[in-house]
Amino acid sequence: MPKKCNFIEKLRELGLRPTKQRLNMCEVLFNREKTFHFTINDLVKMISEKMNQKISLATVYNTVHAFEKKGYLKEISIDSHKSYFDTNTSVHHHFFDEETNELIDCDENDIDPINIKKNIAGKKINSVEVLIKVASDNQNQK
Amino acid sequence: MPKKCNFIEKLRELGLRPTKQRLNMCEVLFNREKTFHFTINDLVKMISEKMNQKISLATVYNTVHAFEKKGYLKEISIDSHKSYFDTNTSVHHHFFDEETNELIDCDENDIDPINIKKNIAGKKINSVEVLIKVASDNQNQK
DNA sequence: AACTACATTATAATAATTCTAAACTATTGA
DNA sequence: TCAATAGTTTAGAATTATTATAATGTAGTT
Repeated sequence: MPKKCNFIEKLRELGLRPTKQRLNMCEVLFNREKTFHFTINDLVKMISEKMNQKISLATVYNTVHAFEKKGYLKEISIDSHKSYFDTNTSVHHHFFDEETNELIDCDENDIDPINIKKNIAGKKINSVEVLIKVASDNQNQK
Repeated sequence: MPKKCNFIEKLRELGLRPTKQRLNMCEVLFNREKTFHFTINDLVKMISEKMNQKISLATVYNTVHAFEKKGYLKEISIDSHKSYFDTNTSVHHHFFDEETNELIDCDENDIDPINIKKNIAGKKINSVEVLIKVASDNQNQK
């Protein structure tokens, strides 16, 4: 979703009614310069603490999944216990810092295009995603 | 773990006692030609149905995690609801069929080496994994 | 054989997510 | 403007996946 846009219009385009709760979520998620990575819990906390608005956990689940289905959020799964959502829905890759649990976007220049040489008969490729796990390089400490 | 090997020895090398339950799990997991992808539930079913052996769910969780920790199994996370374990612990990539929920190994020749041009200061790369999601190519149906 | 440390088990506890159904609200159209 | 209605929110219950517990069992050692 474009920055500073009219979220009411955007939600209507998605076929979602612009309720107070959804507008609060849009404000937190899409009204920012950079890509944002978050968990459901992060989002509930931000809305209740930073925005000082009451929202039910079920609504956050519902709305995040609605946004995901409509293509405005993408899920990035790290392992069975760590799953993030990403406001950047373009094809892009990630670094994941295993120590800080931080997910970082790769930009286009960080990684050469992925060249897949094999086709699976009768199948088309829906997505190609690279996850680069990193940690402190203690060898290079001075 | 090598095929047809002495699982008793292998388990001892890992510092794990060769119990009946662990040997059954080794038999199912490692005594086969090809890489095997499975969920915890798959494994419980295979042991109880195919091997006709009783095993508790907790033991399967414990042992899978022990094998994973020792580097004999690798977790492959598809999304927050789909997590597989892989008996192929080498660095390799995967196709995932979103219709059949089947995970398929890429072999070395299926994909060109991934070239990462950006370093994150003070961090070293622990792993690089590519996940290629595929589905039926209905455009090409005749 | 007996001791000890590790394993297994059923079950309970916890955590994450989804479901339910009642109350609420945005939209529509008379 | 004001129902009617269809979609939304909510608290709490239900479900699912995973981990913890503590009693019992077993492998390895002496």
